[in-house]
Amino acid sequence: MKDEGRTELTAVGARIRAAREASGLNLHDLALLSGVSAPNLSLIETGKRDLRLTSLFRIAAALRIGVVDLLETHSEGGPAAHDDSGAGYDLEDYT
Amino acid sequence: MKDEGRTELTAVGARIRAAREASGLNLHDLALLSGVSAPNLSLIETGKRDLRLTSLFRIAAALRIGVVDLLETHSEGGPAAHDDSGAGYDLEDYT
DNA sequence: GCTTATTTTACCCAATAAGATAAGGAGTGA
DNA sequence: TCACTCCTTATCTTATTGGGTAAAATAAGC
Repeated sequence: MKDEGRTELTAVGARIRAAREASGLNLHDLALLSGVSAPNLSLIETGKRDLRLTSLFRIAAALRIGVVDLLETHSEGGPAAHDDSGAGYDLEDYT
Repeated sequence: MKDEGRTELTAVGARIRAAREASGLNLHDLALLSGVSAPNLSLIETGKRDLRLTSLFRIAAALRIGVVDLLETHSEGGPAAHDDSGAGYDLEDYT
């Protein structure tokens, strides 16, 4: 596993852990519910391992939450500020 | 790849394709921008291949959209109806 | 300190995602 | 038809996820 995307994985893992503990489940329980092994879950929650998208779906389903809740910080505060307004691409540098 | 999660992958792939075409990019362009190879992107967009979470992040970044936009249908219409109100678990069946 | 539960880590191994490359459609336009 | 573009698919190779198990930390309780 390369180092790119490590921060995102750490953030996602932290949210998985938070959701798991909020449900009162230990790694063994979540492993049974999700089909993802406990050692693997440990690595995922600590951001040390990448995971397949279907694994994330299974984990989210086991936690009875949406995948979205594991990927984004619920912006309880400010607005999303998600407006690119047709940024467009400059592929000149690539071709 | 097993068949479980196939529908989710197909849905995600369709959203990737929609976002890519909306940006006027072809597979070659997105491959350059995301670092994910064009054949792989083709398989992903058609829902034939699972993908790593970091790959999804790279694709979303290349498309300049949030991962969330690739995972959920933007509920333009009705309310989210996302209230479990503390469902709780019955692990009796598992232990 | 000791015991127990939980988590982390290490090892091996199977399954598979992912890159490179090439070949085969499918569509468009001259 | 030919040329061009784009997408799909196949094959091969490599890298990594992921399961199983077991052993070592870590935490919590007594």
